[in-house]
Amino acid sequence: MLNPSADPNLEKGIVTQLRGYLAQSDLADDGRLPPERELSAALGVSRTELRKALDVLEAEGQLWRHVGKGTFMGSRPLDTFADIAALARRSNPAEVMRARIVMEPEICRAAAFTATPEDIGEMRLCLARSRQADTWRRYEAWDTRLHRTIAEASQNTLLLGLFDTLNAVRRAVTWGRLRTEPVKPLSDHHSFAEHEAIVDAIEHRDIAAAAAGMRAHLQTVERKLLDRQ
Amino acid sequence: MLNPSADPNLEKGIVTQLRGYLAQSDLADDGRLPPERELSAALGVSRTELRKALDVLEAEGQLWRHVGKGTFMGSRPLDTFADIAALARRSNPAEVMRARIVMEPEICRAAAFTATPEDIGEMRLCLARSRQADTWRRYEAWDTRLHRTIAEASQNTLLLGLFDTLNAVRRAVTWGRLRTEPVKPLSDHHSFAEHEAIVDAIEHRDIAAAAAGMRAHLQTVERKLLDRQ
DNA sequence: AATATAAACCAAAATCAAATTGGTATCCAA
DNA sequence: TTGGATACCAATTTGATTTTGGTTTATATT
Repeated sequence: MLNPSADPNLEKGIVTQLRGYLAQSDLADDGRLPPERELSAALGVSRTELRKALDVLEAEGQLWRHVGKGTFMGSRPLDTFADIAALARRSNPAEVMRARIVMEPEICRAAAFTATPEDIGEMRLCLARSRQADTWRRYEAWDTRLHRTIAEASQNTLLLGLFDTLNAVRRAVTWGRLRTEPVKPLSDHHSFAEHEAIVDAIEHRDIAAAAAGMRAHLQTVERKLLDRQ
Repeated sequence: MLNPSADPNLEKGIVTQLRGYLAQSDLADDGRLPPERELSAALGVSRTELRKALDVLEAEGQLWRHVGKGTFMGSRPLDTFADIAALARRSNPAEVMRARIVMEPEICRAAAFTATPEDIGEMRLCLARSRQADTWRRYEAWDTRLHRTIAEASQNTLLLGLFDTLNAVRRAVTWGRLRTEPVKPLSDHHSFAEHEAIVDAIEHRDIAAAAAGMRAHLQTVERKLLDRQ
């Protein structure tokens, strides 16, 4: 065995060797490279030395590692969770309403395409229950469920996820507002007719009317919100 | 055994029996009740009959069920899909494009209202840089930044948060796709003209054109995506 | 004929043990 | 002192197994 200590740049040599390997080997789609134990054997170096070289490349930001997962080329993916509390802290009811008016009519438009008879049946159930509700709390529960059923009916899990996020923020932002409302349920609440028009439009596959109905409904809600303050 | 058929309301009787059981038995914190097989044995009825009773209570919205999970009292929880990784796992590129087409044109419409001259300046910078990009990777970075600048210009932190969530899912879902594309940057890429039309519309406060431009742009992207596969 | 029951099967989801993997400590040799 | 081999750790993935609501089928029962 040649004397390795004769080369003061041995470590740098391994880094270079590793760079070469990474350049020519075609990695998996996710940019994952072989586990350290395999890679060290393949490169003919000890795992300790390989790790030193990996440390260099990681410091350069060319790869990232995680226990149990592996070592990957590229930059570490974003912290994967939208912090609802943080969002709610920076937002406010006006933004929530604007966001709803942006998203929900379009989601409703999609739902008019894709809703199944079962979806529509559940919407009708929500309509009926919300009419029977004897407290604001129950009414709001059925109202929320109706809107979510429409989002579900879009059959787009991503849109549904975004809708849920928006909803979670809405609840966090609105929490503790306007508890002083009259405890009375309602009889001719504007939402009843509006909700029904929306579900009717979805049932008749009237795409434009579904979107327009939801937009009109949310704009009414927004106006009422502003009026009462 | 007494003659059960003497009671024409047997089914209703089981519902009542079930209500009684649920009222007195203290369920777990999560409101979960025993599996159907156990519960039917405990109540001394067949699983079929128990399920009929459960159907009634579910239709009333008093409980919800899910295969593999169980049956729970109360209303179905919103699966707060804030987890981007989970979202990406259930979604796919088609959904991502549909979600973008739902959200971004409306965000763009809002931005045309609220964008500041600084915002527009940054958009123009992104346009120029994306034209200069000499790799796909760099181009995509500037493209992404342009779209995000538009979202920022909406001056709605909640919409921006939702946009970021959508974007994170997009990257997670799209990761590792089409690495095999020609390494060439681009010369007359369709996006250049489309991007410029959008920024022009925003600058001229042409709300409708801004939304329409973004929608047309994303529809082109979607079509190209489908073409190449 | 109509209905209830039991059993079997299915797919979604949870559960649990085993294997992987990056990170770290220890011991030994040069 | 340095590097290499080994063992061990905790986070994570993987895969088989179990559990669960949903569905079908065959068999009584009335």
